[in-house]
Amino acid sequence: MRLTTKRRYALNAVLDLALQPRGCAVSLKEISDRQKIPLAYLEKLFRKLRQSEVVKSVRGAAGGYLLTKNASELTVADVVAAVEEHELDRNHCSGFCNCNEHMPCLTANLWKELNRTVYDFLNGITLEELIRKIRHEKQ
Amino acid sequence: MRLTTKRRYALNAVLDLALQPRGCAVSLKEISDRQKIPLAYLEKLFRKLRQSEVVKSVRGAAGGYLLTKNASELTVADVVAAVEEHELDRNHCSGFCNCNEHMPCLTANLWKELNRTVYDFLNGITLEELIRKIRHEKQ
DNA sequence: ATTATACCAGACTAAAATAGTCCGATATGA
DNA sequence: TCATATCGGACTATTTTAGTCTGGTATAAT
Repeated sequence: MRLTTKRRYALNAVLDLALQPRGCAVSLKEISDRQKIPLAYLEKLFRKLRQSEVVKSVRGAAGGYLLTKNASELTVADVVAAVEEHELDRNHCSGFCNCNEHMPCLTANLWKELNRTVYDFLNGITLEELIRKIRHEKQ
Repeated sequence: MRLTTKRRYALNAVLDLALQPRGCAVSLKEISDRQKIPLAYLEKLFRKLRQSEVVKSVRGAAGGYLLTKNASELTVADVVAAVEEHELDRNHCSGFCNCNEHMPCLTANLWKELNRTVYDFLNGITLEELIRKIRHEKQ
């Protein structure tokens, strides 16, 4: 799984949000400035993050975004999956896996396991852990 | 990591090769027919597989390809890495990771660990194991 | 020798995924 | 009522992936 700018943006933006004092909504303008992410693109990403209930929004002036849960209850997998265009696991074999009498369909199964491994890895890391790292490194 | 057709083709083709009796070279034409992979594309893939010393070639009529090692000494990671256009781990942070005073560069580090995990997974599976699965499923 | 078969190399094109923009809404605090 | 935000979707640009095309070289068989 590549670290695309989309994933990096999403993670950095959500972490930026998580780093701000809880309770008050953070505007995308702020995040855009701090993280150097194009505002329009950030809006697109946060639409998905909201639909996946990683964040919730406050509309209107002084509006912005808030995490829906504690940083300890959100994982990297939540954030990454939210901004994914296609579902994370689209390696299903539906006639396209070249299975035939000489070669049963096993690459698809292999990748299913691989994706499980990747998911477990990303789901094992909470935003809180990352925040701790950030605070630690800043000293 | 997505299961692209390139990776699936490469794996299926090498497995097809590994399934043929050892010693005699297997032509891409045969593999192309059995696995339903465009011959020209297969040639392109096998060029890389040869450069990475996963296979070796025998030129001329009655020529073809052979595995360089035993199926037990080759892993899925070897095959996948061979056909990769860019190196598997290109998630390095060279000014593009948005690190700043509010956000040290940790997504890149995170992905480095993730890639390690992915590599370990793929490197833990030998072609021999896959072949065993194939033979087992055919019964 | 000649021919058919196969590998070999690189440039080229096509399609798909990613990255990002643009425009015009709607909501709301000041 | 205005400035500041979120919203939604269509649009474009760029990059990656997928695959083709052309022409070459090696070699076993005829």
